[in-house]
Amino acid sequence: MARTPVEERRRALIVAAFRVVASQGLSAASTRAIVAEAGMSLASFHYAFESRDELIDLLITEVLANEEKAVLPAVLTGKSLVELLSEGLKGYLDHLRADPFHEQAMLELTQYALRSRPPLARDLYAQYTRIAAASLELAAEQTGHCWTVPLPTAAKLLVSLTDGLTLSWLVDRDDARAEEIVAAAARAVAALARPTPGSGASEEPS
Amino acid sequence: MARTPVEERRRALIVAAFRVVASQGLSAASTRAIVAEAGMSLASFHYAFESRDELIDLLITEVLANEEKAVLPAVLTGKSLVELLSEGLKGYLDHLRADPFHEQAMLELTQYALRSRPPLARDLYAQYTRIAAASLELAAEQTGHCWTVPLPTAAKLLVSLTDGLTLSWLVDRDDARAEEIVAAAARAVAALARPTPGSGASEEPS
DNA sequence: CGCACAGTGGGACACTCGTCCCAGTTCCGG
DNA sequence: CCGGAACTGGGACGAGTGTCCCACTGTGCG
Repeated sequence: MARTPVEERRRALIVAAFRVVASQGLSAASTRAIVAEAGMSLASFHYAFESRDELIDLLITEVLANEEKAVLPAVLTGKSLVELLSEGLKGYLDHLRADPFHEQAMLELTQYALRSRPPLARDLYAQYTRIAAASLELAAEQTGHCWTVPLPTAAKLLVSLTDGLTLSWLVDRDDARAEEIVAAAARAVAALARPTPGSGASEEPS
Repeated sequence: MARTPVEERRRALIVAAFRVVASQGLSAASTRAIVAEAGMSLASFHYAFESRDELIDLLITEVLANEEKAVLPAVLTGKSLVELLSEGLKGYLDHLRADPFHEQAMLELTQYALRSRPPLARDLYAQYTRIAAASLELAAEQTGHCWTVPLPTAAKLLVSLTDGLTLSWLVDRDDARAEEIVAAAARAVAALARPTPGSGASEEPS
């Protein structure tokens, strides 16, 4: 019978829901499909949650909060800006390839939020932008560069780029092509920075 | 009673279906919602189509084919590469702002196709890439540049960028910010080209 | 003028959905 | 040991879904 406290059950249901969304899509994430994935009965669902909507909301916020760690690369010193950017994007690509359905589910949840919980979607993107900004600032600092566009702008550009890259890879799953795009993207973004004068950092080879 | 031939009815149902998807999302595009939007009865639906799935499939292919014209900018001579790219992206942004739900619907259909009709999604993106490649090639030619990465790579990068831009604008609908991103993106992409030696084109001001 | 047939309307089917209820079971404090 | 509360299982309800069927109406051809 497996008696478990409500809070634990809520968590189990949320992760089960995410698994269903990832493997079959949001529209297939019915209460019955979720409890089946979690191995419990329908009554437990409405004992733990008021409604399916509440679960979905929590699923989005939860997943949103856990996304933070994903992209930040292990920054190494002694690399050029292009290399740093390239490796950061490459890291994200690896993360995407390791669990494509995870990112696909994120996209699906974002789109759902876009329609029915716009503030949630905004929060999600604000968070992405914050991470991107931090990464960009760090990378520039490490290599003695400064950005020639406002940091938030560059950050949003980077977020857009990763989003687009995600969609692109999900569509044709061409790893080689994806790495070429990443390399090009890194060079393109790096072009928005210039060496800080007098910082002693090496210039970009032209 | 309004008797209309099947083919016309099919077309009417497809555009009605797209309107429903755009305004309420794919999951709300039930047979009943679609026929209501088209102002006909349920029986007419299954007289014109075998099933809802057939309609959705046709909706995707149809909409896919009509997307071609959207982005190609009215290329003007006597502009720099950055300006050309910037105006092209700006044109897309205007198109997006003019009818946000159209692009949101496209995204939703893409994601649906990604899950249940992968080849369709691939076709769609191949088409996007073709358009992007043509635009990039034209722009470089007009301004006496050549790309330092393979054209298909640059094209896919551009597609990724517009996709990401779309999502980004849909999420926070900040026009000013979007234009800044577009400007930055144009500069970044332009950095992937260099002036063709001996073509007499003006160099980029550094 | 009739008649076959393309096209139409409304109702019906089987199914899935979210939600709820209620009779049970297990646990914990007294 | 026992009573109440936390938790569970299964079945039920009404609404919405895709699909189908059948009686009906026009239209065009013989």
